[in-house]
Amino acid sequence: MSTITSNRPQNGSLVKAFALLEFFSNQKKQWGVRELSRHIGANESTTYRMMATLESLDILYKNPETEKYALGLKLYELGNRVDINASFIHLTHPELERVALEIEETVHLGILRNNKVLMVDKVESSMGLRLDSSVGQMSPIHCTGIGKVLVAFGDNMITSFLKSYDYVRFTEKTIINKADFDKELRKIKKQFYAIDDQEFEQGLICVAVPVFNKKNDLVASLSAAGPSVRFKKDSLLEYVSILTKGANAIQQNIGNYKI
Amino acid sequence: MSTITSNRPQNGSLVKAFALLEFFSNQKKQWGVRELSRHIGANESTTYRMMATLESLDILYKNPETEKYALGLKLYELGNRVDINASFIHLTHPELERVALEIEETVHLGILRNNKVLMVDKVESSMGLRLDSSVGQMSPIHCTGIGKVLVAFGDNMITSFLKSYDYVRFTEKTIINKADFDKELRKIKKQFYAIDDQEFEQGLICVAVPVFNKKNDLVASLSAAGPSVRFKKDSLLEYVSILTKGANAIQQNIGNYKI
DNA sequence: AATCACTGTTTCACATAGTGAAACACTTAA
DNA sequence: TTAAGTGTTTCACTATGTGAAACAGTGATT
Repeated sequence: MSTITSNRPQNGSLVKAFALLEFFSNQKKQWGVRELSRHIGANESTTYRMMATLESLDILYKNPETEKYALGLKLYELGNRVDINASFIHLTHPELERVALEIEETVHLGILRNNKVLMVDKVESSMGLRLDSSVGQMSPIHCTGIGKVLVAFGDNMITSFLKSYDYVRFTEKTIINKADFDKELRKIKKQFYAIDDQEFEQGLICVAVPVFNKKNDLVASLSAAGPSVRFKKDSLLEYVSILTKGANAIQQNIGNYKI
Repeated sequence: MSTITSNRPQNGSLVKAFALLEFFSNQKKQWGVRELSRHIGANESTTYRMMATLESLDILYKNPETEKYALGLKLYELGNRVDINASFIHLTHPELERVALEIEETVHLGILRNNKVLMVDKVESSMGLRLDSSVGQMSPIHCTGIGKVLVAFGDNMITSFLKSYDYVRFTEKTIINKADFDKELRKIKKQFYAIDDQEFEQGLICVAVPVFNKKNDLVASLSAAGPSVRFKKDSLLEYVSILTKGANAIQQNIGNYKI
């Protein structure tokens, strides 16, 4: 019933197959052939043939006991080989440029990966005194603006991942225990931005806001960072509003992607 | 040229499309339509239509500058929603059962996830004095048999992930610096198994061996763990040979999966 | 035992949907 | 200008996927 507004050639079977896979991805339960064909409003024998094919490719997994289907390992394998930066950055980069132009500080986009913050994109400040951080770098969670935002607005599970020995002291200001960190997270959730005031590196301040997709899943965090000599209390809130504007623009560009 | 030996109904376009995606996943470079169609020996206009469809679904990503294709974000999204345990464990579990029966200790299967060891399956020892660990639990890398095996036989990159503050001391025997750990890894690579002799928990010994897939990618580590009072020097080597036999059997079952 | 309400699977006549050689419209380099 | 490379579109053809219906099981309920 849904119409794709596009003049490009379309391979119908492929569209159907991926619609089926996406249906599976939005469901935690395992489905049988008939049951599923009714739910997605497709012919049962077509659905059966599609699923049989996908199963033989290990894209779908057929539970040997229940004979019901779930997403298969091959899909996991393929998904793991996607170079996220290749496809994600071009959706976000222009907005980073815009924000950097307005704030005149180095702007970062970071995500959570391997229990660390992974910087996926940045735009350097044009000013002389620059922060040298590079894309692909892993940073700790508990003492960076991006890290704190990602934990504050992410799944609750993530907090429990942080063990006591993860709270490494980097500077005098680093938060080094769960109680203080939880308090900080509550504050961040209220004010909708996080500040790292020299908690990771002396003389380095950073403001970060959450970036959501259109489904309101947290996907990344956008931050501006610079030397403490330039960051003043009153400009901070201005930065937050610019970053938030940028995060909203990114939200429009990335659609429903969940990184 | 490859023939699928199966009597189940097959949807040809689907098979072709996933062959194309798999081709992409084995290549780091980005491909153009014609270039690619030649490489996979398919008709160019068919390939074009397929890629156009996959791109509109965001399964493929078209680099706006070069107009070449790579795997897209939607595939990443789908891959992330696969419940690995559902499809992986049933391939490995029977072998764990077999090994546990022979060794009479708790047997674990673990993978690397979020810079920690994630236990994906276990079979409990039938003996009275048991080790209570559960599937889904995250354990540190540097002081567990499974962790050490996974790092020793995995990508070199992984070693560099471990920062100085990751070497947390758990017992007197825990290895707490990179130099000693690197030495340990070299030893493990030579002997093809790792021992954790009370490095994580006092009184707990564990032997682990690598599990490879048919392509010889490291996919997991198989271990037997028990109280130090039961683990003796001469039985250790016997355990190693039983575990290795088990790992080989798993290798046959899991085919080319790369977890 | 017999009916019912479900499954997954197979069949087969039919026409739709995917195919591929060739032409087209570009860009870049010689 | 020519040549060699792109990506894209066209269109006649038939192979390919379709779907209603039948088949073959299973497990409850009567």
